[in-house]
Amino acid sequence: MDRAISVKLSPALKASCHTCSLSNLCLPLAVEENQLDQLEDIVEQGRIYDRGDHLFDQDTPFRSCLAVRSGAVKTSIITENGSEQVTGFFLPGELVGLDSLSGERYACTAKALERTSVCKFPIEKLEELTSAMPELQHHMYQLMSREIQGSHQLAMLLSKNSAEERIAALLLSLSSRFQRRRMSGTKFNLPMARSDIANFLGLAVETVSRVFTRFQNQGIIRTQGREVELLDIESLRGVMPDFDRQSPPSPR
Amino acid sequence: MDRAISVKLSPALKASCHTCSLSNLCLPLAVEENQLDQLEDIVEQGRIYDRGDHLFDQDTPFRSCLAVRSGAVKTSIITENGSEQVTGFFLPGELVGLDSLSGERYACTAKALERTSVCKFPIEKLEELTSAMPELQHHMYQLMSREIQGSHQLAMLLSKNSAEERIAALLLSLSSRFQRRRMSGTKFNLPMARSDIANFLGLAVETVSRVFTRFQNQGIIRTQGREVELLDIESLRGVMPDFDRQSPPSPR
DNA sequence: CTACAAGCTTGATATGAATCAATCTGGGTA
DNA sequence: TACCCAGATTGATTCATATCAAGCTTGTAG
Repeated sequence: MDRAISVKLSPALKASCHTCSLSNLCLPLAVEENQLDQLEDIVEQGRIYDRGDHLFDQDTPFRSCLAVRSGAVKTSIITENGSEQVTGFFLPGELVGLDSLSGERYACTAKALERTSVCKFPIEKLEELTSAMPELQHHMYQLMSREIQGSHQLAMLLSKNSAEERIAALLLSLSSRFQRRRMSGTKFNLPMARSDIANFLGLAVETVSRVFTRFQNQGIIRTQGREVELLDIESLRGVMPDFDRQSPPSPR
Repeated sequence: MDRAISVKLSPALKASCHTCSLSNLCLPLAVEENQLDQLEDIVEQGRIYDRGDHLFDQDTPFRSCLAVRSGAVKTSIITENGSEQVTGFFLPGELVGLDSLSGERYACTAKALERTSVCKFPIEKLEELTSAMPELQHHMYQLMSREIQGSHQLAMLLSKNSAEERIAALLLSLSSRFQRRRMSGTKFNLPMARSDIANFLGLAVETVSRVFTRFQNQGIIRTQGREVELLDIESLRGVMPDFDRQSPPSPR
């Protein structure tokens, strides 16, 4: 799959965590400068995926966790009868595949929502490295634990909150995650379709659409297709009084 | 908190993983016989909790993960405005607190549903040990990953399935978990109140009650208070066509 | 430039489960 | 023993959101 055409090309395939702009969000976060080489040694530069491409498929052999470098990814589970549940959206610096560490096969399918590049961390090598680097192990525990918390928040959202509250929570989560990535937290493009939002939040597409227009009429947001502007973040927080500012509904 | 009355008593406080009947479900599962001593060295025997006692409270300093020895535990998150979301039920051999590894404080409250005893794994020591024992580290990753998957299954259940389907899924999950513990998978006592079930599954208590009686009228189950007998497991699976036999909605 | 399809919005109606309101039951206790 | 109270059940009504059914927009391939 990777174009390992010649030995000469292979250095280009290696990612440089040293120079990566995401090093304060991604795994390097937990690694000392002088140990960063060890992390670089195990990272594989993944290919570029176009919108709609699958990064990996549910039930195929589990090889690597992926860190999003650029673009955006959605993960979803598909059941026997074909119904889909979107389980998360991932932005640059976030690690995809933590739910698959328990088996031989991927527990979900990961799909690029836009043109996306990734870094791959082969699981055996990653486990070896975390054994050797307690800090990194600790960080992995943290990431996984946060993903559990995120799922619990999502479950809470799904079982206790109205359509408006769920959508407000999602917008706020995206907002803070974009902001942490030094992008605007008030004006951004939704990487996902309305139907993905609906599926993720357990709503019908029509409901999502209606809530968006309702928010727009109330002057809380402005939307134009996938472009969103949060005009009144406080009102948005007001819609969703329970929203824990620290824990977005999907993993960071 | 622990009654460390005299030096003489302290050996009694130490758990013996060697002789524990849950060793094939709990952490010892991942540890070689000859290394079990190292695990025993870090385990603390917890006290006995009565029904309703808190094993730990949300936002208090995070010290240990707890393995249920006997009894049953429910975990829940409580938001500022006081609303509760039950996030899981834990049976003997299951590890409570994995969602709290990411912070200084417990992310949820754990409450004994009946008379319960536990083993405590202090987190610093556990991390040290998993660094030293790749097998154990691997197992921790597995457990956490499964908990993520479980949460995703729960989210799916909440967003896609009807009240009947959710309850069927819970009963089937409990059934298979009891069975793995060598108890009857067809006749057991629900450790939790109807209101806990309702909260966990995002339903009103009344709805839970109604579904139970409907199932009973259909001859699928028989209930008497908290006692449940699954009379027709196949029908129960039929109610819930999507139910993944391998992954119960709450962590194992 | 046009046309088509996919995605999005809007409106009308149906419905599953919440809510409100009693009543019942059983286990613990005075 | 009888009482009490929390938990559980049952019934009547309401409501938020799904579903069904058109239109509308937009990006893109020809």
